[in-house]
Amino acid sequence: MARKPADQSVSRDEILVAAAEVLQRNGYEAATMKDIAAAVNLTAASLYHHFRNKDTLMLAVLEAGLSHIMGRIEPIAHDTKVPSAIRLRRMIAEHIIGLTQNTAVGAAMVFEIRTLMTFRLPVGDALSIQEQEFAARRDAFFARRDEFELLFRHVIRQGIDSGEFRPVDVPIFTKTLLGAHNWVGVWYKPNGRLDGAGIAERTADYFLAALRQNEPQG
Amino acid sequence: MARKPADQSVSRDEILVAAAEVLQRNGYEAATMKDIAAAVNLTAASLYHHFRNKDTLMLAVLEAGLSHIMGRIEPIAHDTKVPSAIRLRRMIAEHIIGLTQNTAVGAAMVFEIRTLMTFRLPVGDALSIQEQEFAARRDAFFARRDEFELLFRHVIRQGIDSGEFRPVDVPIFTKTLLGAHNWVGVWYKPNGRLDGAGIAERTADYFLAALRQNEPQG
DNA sequence: ATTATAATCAAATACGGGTTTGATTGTTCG
DNA sequence: CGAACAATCAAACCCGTATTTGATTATAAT
Repeated sequence: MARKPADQSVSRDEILVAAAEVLQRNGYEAATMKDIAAAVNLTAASLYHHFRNKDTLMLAVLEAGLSHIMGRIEPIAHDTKVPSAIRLRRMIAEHIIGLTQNTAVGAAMVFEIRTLMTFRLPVGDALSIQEQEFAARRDAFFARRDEFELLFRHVIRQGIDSGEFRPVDVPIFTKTLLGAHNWVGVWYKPNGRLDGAGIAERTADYFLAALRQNEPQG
Repeated sequence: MARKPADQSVSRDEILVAAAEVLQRNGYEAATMKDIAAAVNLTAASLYHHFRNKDTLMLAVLEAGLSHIMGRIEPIAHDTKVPSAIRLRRMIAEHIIGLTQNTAVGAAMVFEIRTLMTFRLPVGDALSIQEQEFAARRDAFFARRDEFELLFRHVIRQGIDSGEFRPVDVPIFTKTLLGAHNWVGVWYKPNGRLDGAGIAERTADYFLAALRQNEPQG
């Protein structure tokens, strides 16, 4: 039925990896299908065999990136036998190290999100089937992104309830935390003073300090 | 020599404001000169009377935004009679409130920065005069942006030196702080549960808690 | 008034890039 | 083998958009 990937043929995943890199370098609009295709030794036309269009391709990049990081953080978040402080520290480390290891996806998650957010679906006219599918996938992506945020919220909430953490405004604290993380994906450069682990360690230190109960002073 | 702005004529500043809004809605590449022009009841061609080209226009938007926020934060940072903790709290508030008051510029400062960063100046060929000017302005913008970050670094450094704050990795702490701020410009929506002041208050609370000296416990 | 220039627009230009089409080649399965 | 389909490309299509050009009008300075 289907042919097995031969020497010359390029897998969907390879395209996604290459596309993420091109997106990081250029941004969505500036990244041409030709650029992305060239990164895997294809022509632009060939990409349309794998993806319906450019939008779908970018969405697939974001989906893959989110799935990957979710897969790594979800187990940590759900390991409720571990104290919240330790879980949170591990989640922070995993997230930041993940972002620094794959800066392409890290930057895409920050910058290209807006391309999705501001997506101009034709208003007034009825949506074509393709457009409906795309809108649904986009919505699903954002839902999954909310779930990701909830992982952090829950751990913080649990820490507060258990008395490990002082009470904070959980939504705001979480957005503060994730904003700091995302920004790492923007400024991080390999060969800097610190590697991902070093940045993660310090970041976790600061946020856990912010959550620490105020011991009676004296 | 020059005519006074008449009823019909549009000022450079009005264009910048409108452009910021269009940029926020659509992003740099998706925002057309026609869109921006329409926002001030002009044609695309007329914009070229005010700005050399699209790149220059966007850079001017960012410059104006950065100048505005710098102007508000610099005096606070330099008021060294005030304790570092209070100064930092005020700077955080000013920054976040500023971002929430002008979400257009706030989002542009996050998203369009990359457009500048990844700017493809023709390599190999000699740069034209225009390109040289643009490159210089872009560099100046980033330098000014570094200065902005330094305002925060210095206050934190001073707080550590004076013993108000515990020792932290100042560059990382600052990037963490500013990342959280920038992210506010992305997720903030008017009519949410909290206004800018509420978000600012909580954010400052968390970061100052992270800087608090650990009192001997017990 | 006359001149210079600020501010504007309509129309033309130039060109890049997303997408489609149609053909070709190989592979797998029955 | 032969049918079906996966994977690819060259070439064409189409359209949008940044930018230029040339003309027009209003204002300010002399």
